[in-house]
Amino acid sequence: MTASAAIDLQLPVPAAGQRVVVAMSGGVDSSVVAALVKEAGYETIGITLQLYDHGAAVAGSRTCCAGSDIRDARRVADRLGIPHYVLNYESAFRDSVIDDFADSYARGETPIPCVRCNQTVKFRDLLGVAKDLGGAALATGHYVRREVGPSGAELHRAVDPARDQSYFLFATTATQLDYLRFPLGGMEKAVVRDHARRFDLGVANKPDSQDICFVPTGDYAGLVKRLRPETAEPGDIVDLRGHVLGRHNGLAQFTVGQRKGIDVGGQSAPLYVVRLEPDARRLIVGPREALGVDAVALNEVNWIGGDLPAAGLQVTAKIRSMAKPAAATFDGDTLEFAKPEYGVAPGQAAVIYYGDRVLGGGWIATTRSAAERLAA
RNA sequence: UGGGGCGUGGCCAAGUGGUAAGGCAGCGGCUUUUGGUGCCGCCAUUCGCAGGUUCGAAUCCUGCCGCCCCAG
Repeated sequence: MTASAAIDLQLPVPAAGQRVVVAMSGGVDSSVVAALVKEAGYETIGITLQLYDHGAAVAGSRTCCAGSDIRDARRVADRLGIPHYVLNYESAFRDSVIDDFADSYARGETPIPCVRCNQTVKFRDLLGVAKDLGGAALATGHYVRREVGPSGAELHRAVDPARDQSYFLFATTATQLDYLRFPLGGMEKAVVRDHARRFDLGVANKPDSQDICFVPTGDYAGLVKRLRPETAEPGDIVDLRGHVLGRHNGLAQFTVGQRKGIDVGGQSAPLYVVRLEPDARRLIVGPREALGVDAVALNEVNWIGGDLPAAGLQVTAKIRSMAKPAAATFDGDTLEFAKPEYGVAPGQAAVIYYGDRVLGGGWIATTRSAAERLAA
């Protein structure tokens, strides 16, 4: 493609004089967004949030929003010649994201910190700052599309299905969406890196971030156990009939659907985590068939697809980021799958689509077992 | 201490003379802006111990050790 083609920020022209704030994490994606916004002629301001501090020890790790990433963001801003502010949001991040993460595990659920972060620190706090700075919009590097429909801004999946991040943005409200812009939603990742090279950004070949950003070592269970000691309490590993098969060293390291780490051998087939019982400190395990779930009840539903359905709307839904949307019906509270879904954990999100459009979603509060239903 | 059975990698378990299946667990990698799943790879020079027979034994023989069951 002709990389110089100006991006459509869906803002009033002319660009000159319009101020646009860009959330810069220090990675390739948001760096390219800043460059494209600047190139399009907007008065561009970069903001990077310092969310936690690992110190120099983890410099170069594939994370975001810590020391070395902040320096990367600063370098990109300098190269582009745009103002760049670093705001310390460690406290807010700890309260809104990390504590919620630990609490969720303590309840025997499985949290998604990335969604909580988008909901709070990014689209509430940072978005507010952008408005205070007089920004006409806040642009981010998320791979998701914002389309303006007959009744306002809509959220759609990214054109590159392998990069689509709509799952993590289901909680975005209509008001937030009105102000947000996602310039990369229509691009392939390779094109984004081409842009990075074209702008001669030092981060052009920086690896994609992955894993939980505030747990660079990958030992999230260790963090949870430190923050909520009860999650480190040992307990019984029990099968579906109540037989004790072994002991575990803390529920923090398990999630529904998990196979690895149960450490119970001698079986004819693998065992999976079917349920967590934090009060009894019990880990309930069973065969893969026991994992089938045919319905989930949601709470904190966010709906950006018009009127919230009161009954049986035909939709598709995902209960994890990298899954193909599955046929389901939604009545505004309960999502019923046409075929059982496996590894559905309370605390995870169920995101609801109509074609490529995100209609909304919610947090999985409870699940209904397909197997038990058949047996009943 | 009469009768019977068994002892193969962390667990379960094939293999009864021809040079150690498989599953589970574990480990490593790939995939992934959550946790997981999945896929690929690795994982007993050795078969309770000690002798013996044989060209050759985990497989046959002898002894010992350790479990389990039955025993009015």
